Amino acid sequence: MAEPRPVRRQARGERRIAEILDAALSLFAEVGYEAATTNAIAARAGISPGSLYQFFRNKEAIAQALSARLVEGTRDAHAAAFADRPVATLPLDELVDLMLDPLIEFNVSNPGAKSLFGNTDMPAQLAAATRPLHEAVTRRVTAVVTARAPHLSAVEAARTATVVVQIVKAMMPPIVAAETEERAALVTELKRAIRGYLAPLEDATT
Amino acid sequence: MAEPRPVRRQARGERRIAEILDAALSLFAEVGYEAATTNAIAARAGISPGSLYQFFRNKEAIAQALSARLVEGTRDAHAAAFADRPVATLPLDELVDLMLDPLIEFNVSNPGAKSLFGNTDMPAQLAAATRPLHEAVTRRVTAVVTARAPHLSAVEAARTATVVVQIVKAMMPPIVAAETEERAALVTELKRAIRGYLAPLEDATT
DNA sequence: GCAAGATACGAGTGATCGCTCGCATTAGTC
DNA sequence: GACTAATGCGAGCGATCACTCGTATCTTGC
Repeated sequence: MAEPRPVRRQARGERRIAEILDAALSLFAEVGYEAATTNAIAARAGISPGSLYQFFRNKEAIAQALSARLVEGTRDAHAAAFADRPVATLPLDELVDLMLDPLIEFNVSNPGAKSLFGNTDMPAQLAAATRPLHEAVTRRVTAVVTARAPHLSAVEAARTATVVVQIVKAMMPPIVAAETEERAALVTELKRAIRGYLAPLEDATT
Repeated sequence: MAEPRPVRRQARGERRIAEILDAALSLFAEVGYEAATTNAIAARAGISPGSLYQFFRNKEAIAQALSARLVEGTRDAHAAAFADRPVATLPLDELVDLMLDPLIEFNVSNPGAKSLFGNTDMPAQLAAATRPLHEAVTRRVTAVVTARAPHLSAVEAARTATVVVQIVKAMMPPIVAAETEERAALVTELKRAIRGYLAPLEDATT
């Protein structure tokens, strides 16, 4: 179980790694994880199979690194949205904008992301890699719900957050796939749906 | 391209086919389409690999037959719900119950169904097999939306239906996975979300 | 009861794919 | 410029898997 001796990456190597991940992401998005052969990934990255394995122990490591890259992007986009905002007192529609806009933007500019998350054709261990992200997002939403609807029990707040997250996740593929005009309309509808779901909870401060 | 000569199935054969489909569904649900080997499917069905190919031309044919079986079930469940009901005038909450309850029941009693639909690890041709179902459901929902909110344009009604279908689809996995008590709570939340989304459209009969 | 065909078997075949290995080339360090 | 390590190559190995084939056993129709 000896660690496989660290490697001092050169700038060239870092570039290669990025190229491999780009190639892998686009291939995964096109044909899925299983059908994407490592030789095809290497070919798309413009290198030989041997070179690919210079940088990744195996196929799963590629997916893991890719997953990490996307998780990081999503987390950053989401975290930035919440930084130093009075989430408890903001008008609901502004809050919804704040939560969704960065997420939507990230997914639109990374069209392959959705094809990695939520697909069951990858090793279980890998699917697990995205769970921390999912949990972190849900936790954050739970906190917001709790702050705005304090009369909810912890279980109820968590459930509410789950519903919100699921709805957002579900609308992402059509939003990403749509042309800009229809996309805007779908985003509007998504926000309306979220507001329609959350508004009654906040009014119920009897 | 000669048709591969029809076979006069015996009762035994029909039983075997059903057993194979059961085995395939559970395996697909556990490990995904690609990872489910045909030998493993045969083993789980209690037959030899050779026998499996007595009934199915190839692996994809198994998935296709399975898909057909599930599509039929879903369609029936959905169609039955709408039979001879005044969908245009029914109170919204009753309508939502009418639309969702049969679908939820079917998915709960066929836990593998969701793992087949909406997974991209199967041949494109196969994923296409579930599209007619998806379209049929969306069309039906569009019709209901149009009937209840006539002020919407065709495009708007279709968009609304898309959102409703996506939300329902998204909530199905958590609902299926949950224990009975939490499941009931999630169903309640789902219905609340749908009502919250649809209600404003109906009020807007200015 | 007998032929025809449906069902059953399971070792084996050909193709695919993840990954390796031996070796060549390039970049970094002194 | 010389030494070391990183990067690069691509033919091919070993394992896996969808599927076949020769053969044996049941079921059905007459």
